[in-house]
Amino acid sequence: MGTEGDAVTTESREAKSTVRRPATRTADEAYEQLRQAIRSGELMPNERLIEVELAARLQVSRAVVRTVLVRLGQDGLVVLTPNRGAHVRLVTEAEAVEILQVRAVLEALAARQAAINATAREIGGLRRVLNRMTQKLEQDDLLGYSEGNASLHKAIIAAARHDTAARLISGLRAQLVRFQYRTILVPGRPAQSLGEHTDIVAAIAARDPDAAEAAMRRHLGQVELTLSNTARARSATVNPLRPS
Amino acid sequence: MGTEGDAVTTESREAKSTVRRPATRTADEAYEQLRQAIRSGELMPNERLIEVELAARLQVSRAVVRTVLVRLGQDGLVVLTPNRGAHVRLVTEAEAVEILQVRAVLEALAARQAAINATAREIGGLRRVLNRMTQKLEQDDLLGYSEGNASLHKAIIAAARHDTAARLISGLRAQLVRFQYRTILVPGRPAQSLGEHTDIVAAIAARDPDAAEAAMRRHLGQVELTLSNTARARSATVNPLRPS
DNA sequence: GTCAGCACGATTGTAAATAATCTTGGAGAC
DNA sequence: GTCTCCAAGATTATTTACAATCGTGCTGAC
Repeated sequence: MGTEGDAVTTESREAKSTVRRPATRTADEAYEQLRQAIRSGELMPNERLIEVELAARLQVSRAVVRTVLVRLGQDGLVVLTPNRGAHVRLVTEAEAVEILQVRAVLEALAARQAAINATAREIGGLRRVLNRMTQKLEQDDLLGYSEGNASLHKAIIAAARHDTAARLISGLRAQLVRFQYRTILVPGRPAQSLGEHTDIVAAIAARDPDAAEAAMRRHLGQVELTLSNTARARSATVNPLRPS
Repeated sequence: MGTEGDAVTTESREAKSTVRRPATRTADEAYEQLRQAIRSGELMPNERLIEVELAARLQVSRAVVRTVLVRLGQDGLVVLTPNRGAHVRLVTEAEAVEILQVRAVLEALAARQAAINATAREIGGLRRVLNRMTQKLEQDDLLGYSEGNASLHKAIIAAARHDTAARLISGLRAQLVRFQYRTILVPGRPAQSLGEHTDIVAAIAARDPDAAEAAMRRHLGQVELTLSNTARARSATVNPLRPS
């Protein structure tokens, strides 16, 4: 599964000295590393993040850990409670729906821009990813399909050339880890999903911004709907105090 | 001009002890204060932010200043360059257009949600603000109109009950200080703007989500267009190496 | 047996000191 | 005169130590 996170903030001043960057490098690395750990689910929601432990784990000083936590707090991945430290933020299902709604309009914007700005080469790339997804689905490889899904969205955003949207989307995606594989497991959903993606790519390839935007909205609207439904189903089976 | 910023991050743990909160309070206050200083234009773009100066100005320790800068860096208001400190971020006109595009789709989402979720009381409030804007415009009070404009957008977002969108919009708005009053100065623009706002409020009052979303998009689309035009006009008069 | 109060360990928050880095200005070579 | 090199000042980065706070488990009164 591709990385997908962005460092962005500290205005990556890399590339120059090919060999050493003792301090700054590690700070950004630590940020990426921790962010990734949260995204991958390695650090569970509500898990307490103790500064000295993280310092040991990431091989950096406590001060660095502190600024990393502040950054992650600022983009909503952890919550910092005064005098009581940092916890991995648990996003509720209601919040997940909100986030998906925002992602929907942002990625729709990205799709629109992609239809305008994508190079022929990039469109070829989109088609290739789509083909791969089709194959994976035929092989009932849901995990592979899911990875293709992520790649496709990523490629569309890259083709859009819209840094602002890209940055925000990346931030939102990170918060949805917990729900990552939920919709794809709904019977019939993968086939439907593939169709939606096909529409999106077709619209971009046809250089039709309106259609691309609409297709992307339709797609993420379906995801939202599916998610709400599974959420409802869950609460219906879990909430009622289990009969003795 | 109303505040409009959100603290959000440190999970405001206020309300309890009515009198003192020596530490944490000041940290968040400092963040808000500096943020406000940037938003208000008091701190100019590209201005260098020296830690000890800010520490003196905000009456906090240098360590606090540091975390405040990290937070502001994370939400794109300042850029932090390793070993060279923090500067107020200058957003170019191209970036401003990007930001406006994103704001457009997000506020359109907010308008949609407002059409669904607004209380009767809130709709009354929207109407009242709109009336005030009309009056200000009749009096050629552009500044007053501009304030009303901000209030209206804020009220719509509040009525939408969509924390995720609200948070992101607030972050984006903060970056557009430099362009705040540019469009409203274009001849004929204020009257046009008022009409657009009227449409938005009407759609929300009619509880028509699609219309509300469309109206808001139309509105911010116009703002974007106007901004691009003034940008082009400017570069046409400024760029060409001035004739000797 | 339960609960208030308290002391201890663990953790976070703040401050100060030191190290590293950048910027600036000038001295000297050519 | 201009350029390179170097040193001093300014600023940021990191470490360290210390203070404040929270959570927990124990003691003892009722």
